[in-house]
Amino acid sequence: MTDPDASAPLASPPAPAVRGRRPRLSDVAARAGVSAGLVSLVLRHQPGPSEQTRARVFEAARELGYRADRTASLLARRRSQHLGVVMDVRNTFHAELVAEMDAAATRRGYDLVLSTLTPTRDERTATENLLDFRCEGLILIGPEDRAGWLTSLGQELPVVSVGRRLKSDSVDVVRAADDLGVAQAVAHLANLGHRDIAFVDGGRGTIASDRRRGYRQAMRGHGLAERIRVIPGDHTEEAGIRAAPELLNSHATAVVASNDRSAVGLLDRLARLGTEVPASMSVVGYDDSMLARLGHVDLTSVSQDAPRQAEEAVALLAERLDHGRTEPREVLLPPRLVIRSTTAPPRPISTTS
Amino acid sequence: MTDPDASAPLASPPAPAVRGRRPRLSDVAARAGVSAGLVSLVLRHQPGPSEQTRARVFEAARELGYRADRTASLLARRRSQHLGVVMDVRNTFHAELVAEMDAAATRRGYDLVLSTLTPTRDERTATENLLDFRCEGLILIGPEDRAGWLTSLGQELPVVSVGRRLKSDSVDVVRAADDLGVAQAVAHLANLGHRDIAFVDGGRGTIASDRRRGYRQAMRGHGLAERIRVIPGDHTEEAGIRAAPELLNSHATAVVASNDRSAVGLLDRLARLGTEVPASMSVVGYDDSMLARLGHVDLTSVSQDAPRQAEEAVALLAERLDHGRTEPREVLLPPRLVIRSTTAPPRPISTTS
DNA sequence: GGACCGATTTAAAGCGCTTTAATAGCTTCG
DNA sequence: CGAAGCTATTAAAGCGCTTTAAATCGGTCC
Repeated sequence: MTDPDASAPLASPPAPAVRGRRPRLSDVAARAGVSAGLVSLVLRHQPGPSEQTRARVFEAARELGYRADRTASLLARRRSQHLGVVMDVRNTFHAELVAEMDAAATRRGYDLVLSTLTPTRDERTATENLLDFRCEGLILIGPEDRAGWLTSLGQELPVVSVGRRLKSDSVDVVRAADDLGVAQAVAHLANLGHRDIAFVDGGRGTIASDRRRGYRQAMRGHGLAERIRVIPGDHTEEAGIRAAPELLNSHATAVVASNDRSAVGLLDRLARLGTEVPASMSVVGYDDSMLARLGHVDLTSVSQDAPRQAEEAVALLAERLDHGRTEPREVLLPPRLVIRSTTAPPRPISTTS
Repeated sequence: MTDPDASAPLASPPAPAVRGRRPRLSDVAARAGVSAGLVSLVLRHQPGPSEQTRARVFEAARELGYRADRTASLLARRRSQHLGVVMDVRNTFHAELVAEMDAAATRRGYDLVLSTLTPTRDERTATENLLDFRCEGLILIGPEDRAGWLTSLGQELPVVSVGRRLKSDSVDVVRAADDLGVAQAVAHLANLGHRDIAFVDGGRGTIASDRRRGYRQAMRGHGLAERIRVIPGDHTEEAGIRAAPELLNSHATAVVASNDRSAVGLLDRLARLGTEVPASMSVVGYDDSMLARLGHVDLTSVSQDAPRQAEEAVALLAERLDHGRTEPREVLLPPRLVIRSTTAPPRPISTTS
């Protein structure tokens, strides 16, 4: 009497509706003997429906193996609760950020939609793809945006740039204070007793120049202005390999590399040249990448604190979307030095071996 | 006369409709002076509309900065043209696969929707997320699926497992023939003149045992059955580091490691122990990962051919979706040995140095 | 006994796009 | 000259869900 509907097969309890198409909201409604609107309310845990109705609806939904069609929900709902992320899936640091962002988004009731850069899909295409999905806000990891279109995009919806400085009055930014990070590395080495601390440069580029500047300032801060020594390089292993001989020719007892890859190249060449690390040379990298963490590398490095950057990026979007903030913000995070086994006090005899 | 609609502001040509909500199909239709259906046809390059109409519609769309709402399209269209991919965004091999899949999918007119595994989102949750997006087919990279629910999922829509064997009569599989890969490595070493070729094991697990088996078979195939030597280990750097001493104690002049990480640990320890590679010991890894390709590692390794795997995975889905295949298929790809600088003929004097 | 209320429930109007059946013009043909 | 046959275009019916206004139903109150 309560369920005169005989159309549903008497399948075993948890059996999904195998026959025909996937069940719709109206199927659940029919089965529970209520209207579609009510089912919608119940399944989204909205207030209103009576306790008895809730039970009936849940039961019916379970029996049918009902699963809401997100596409339809999105279309009908005002908000999509989607945040888009543009990333390079092949970049391990991006990957780490995304994993954390996902958690942060979920915590706030948002869902992440990923769009990755590929040889055939540039930043702009990837971004537009996300817009097609009705994302309410966008996070771009290390965006290049030479053309400045990000700014105009920022006027249409909340946009956050992660990891890269950006002059724009509409885009929020989250990044690590690279100069501070290098300063920490220098301070660590200075505290160990090093005075001749060299730097393997990262070439031109926003990030590299921030780090170089950080090195210079830190050295001056420690009264080591005259011992500043910047060895040319870039952000590849090759750079570190090339830098090794020049490094050994200098008086340096310690070195900070502009990134981990360069530091690893350096370590490798030093080993081949018979220089012991950290006994004869302390080495600090930058990025705290997987590379640095590899057991046999175990490189002291500066961490960019991906979890925190991810959290802040999502928080910035949430602020705009949920609390109506409109003026742009920039979040500068302090990097953190992770001390591993490539740094130690200099040899007692300060003359190079 | 052709355009009596004055509602559109006389904005500069490429100016997007900043005022108010984003333009809809009907806005374009009104502006072009045609019906919405026609606009839909034109923008999707469907046959029917006249040349003149096409021009008018494109013009109007451009002026308004129109961008189709994908959500609505999906709902209205029968097919979503979406393929879902479950991956671990932190795994570099997965990343590589995804990048290639994206290209392959695009080529066939499909779009990829990514769902990543995170600490708070397991394989099952990630998969269901994709279903919500109306994906027509699913690709799971290295799925664990202990519970066997993949099989039942495979009965509802096309599913492909990449990289992992799977006994199921509904799920397609793409993977590399690991035993063959190891065989190639052994053959390469044997051709160089090595006879005592050891193997650093990868522990238990489907993949590791395939490789171990491949090693044993290959050695027998080369008449080296008595020289088979499997050194215990797993798929981490640590394993390689631990294996080094035992390796040196054996008569081995060459070694194949079950994966690159283990090979890299091995290389590192060998270097510290003063063993020259490849002069005194040839080393082959497996996976041809970024690690192997790093300039200073330059490890001879077996490539799993990510591009090909990606291509095949997408092709399998396309076969089912576009050509109605229903019986399951398994694609076994031949791995490819990538020779780099860690392998060479053994020392002329065959007695261990 | 009729107006009035609060708690539930329902019918119906979209969300923005696709698709199908039907219409309107024009040519061509018997 | 009317029937046929085209082609270009349109009106309208969804896609599956959300949401709003209206309807229902017991009770209450005076």
